[in-house]
Amino acid sequence: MGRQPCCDKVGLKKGPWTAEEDKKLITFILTNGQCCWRAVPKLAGLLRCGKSCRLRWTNYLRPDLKRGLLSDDEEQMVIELHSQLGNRWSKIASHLPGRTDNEIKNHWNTHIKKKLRKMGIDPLTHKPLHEEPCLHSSPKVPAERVEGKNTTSTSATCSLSPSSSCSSEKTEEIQLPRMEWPESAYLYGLDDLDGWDFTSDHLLLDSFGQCQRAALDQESWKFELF
DNA sequence: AAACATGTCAACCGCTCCGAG
DNA sequence: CCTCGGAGCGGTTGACATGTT
Repeated sequence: MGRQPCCDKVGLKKGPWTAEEDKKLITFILTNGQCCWRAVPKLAGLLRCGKSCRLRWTNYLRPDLKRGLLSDDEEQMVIELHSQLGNRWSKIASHLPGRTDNEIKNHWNTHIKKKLRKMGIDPLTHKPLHEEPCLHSSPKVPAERVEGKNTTSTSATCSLSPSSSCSSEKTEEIQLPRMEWPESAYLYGLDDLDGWDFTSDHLLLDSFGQCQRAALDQESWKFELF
């Protein structure tokens, strides 16, 4: 029967978002919260499809996003998580507050892959690229080791740190810091927006312990709205 | 300075997942 | 159960930026 497209594309705008569109979307979401994405463009007065709006919001406009390159720690965590989860970018992103799946995916493809290859590590398997006997070999990540099934497993991880380029230590379970997504108001429907104080640091810093000032400065126009 | 190559990343496409009926 | 439709995810594209010749 064929699925209907997420939206009828007739008359819908594509391509880069303008500042005006961003403003409309931010204003709408901050006023009404994230409801049915399909309805958002219409209600917000945007000639975009709902998917596009959701993507723009989650990947770029959300106030809690960090911008800029991933830190070494974040990169390390991405590698470890990738060795466990594979290309499950959204799962990986959920361990890195302020980072989006898209951002991590891009960073993986453009930076980390190269680094690992340079180090002779296959970014897909996290095993050495060549067959030379290597202390750093890691057991292949079983396909079924996806979320909920990765509780106990042996796993070796490769590190980008200079001292330990590749660790083959058997680990009972990779111990990652419990870093859940912050319980930001927007995740719960922005019902209480009036109470938000976007101009102060407390929201961002309290939630994540991460400094968001750079982002605020970079895109100050965005936050003038708040 | 111009032309070309390479890198980066925002955004799109199409698929799967999942909840409602 | 099954079907339908919306949301979300991952792969890919393409425009722009930056580096190299």
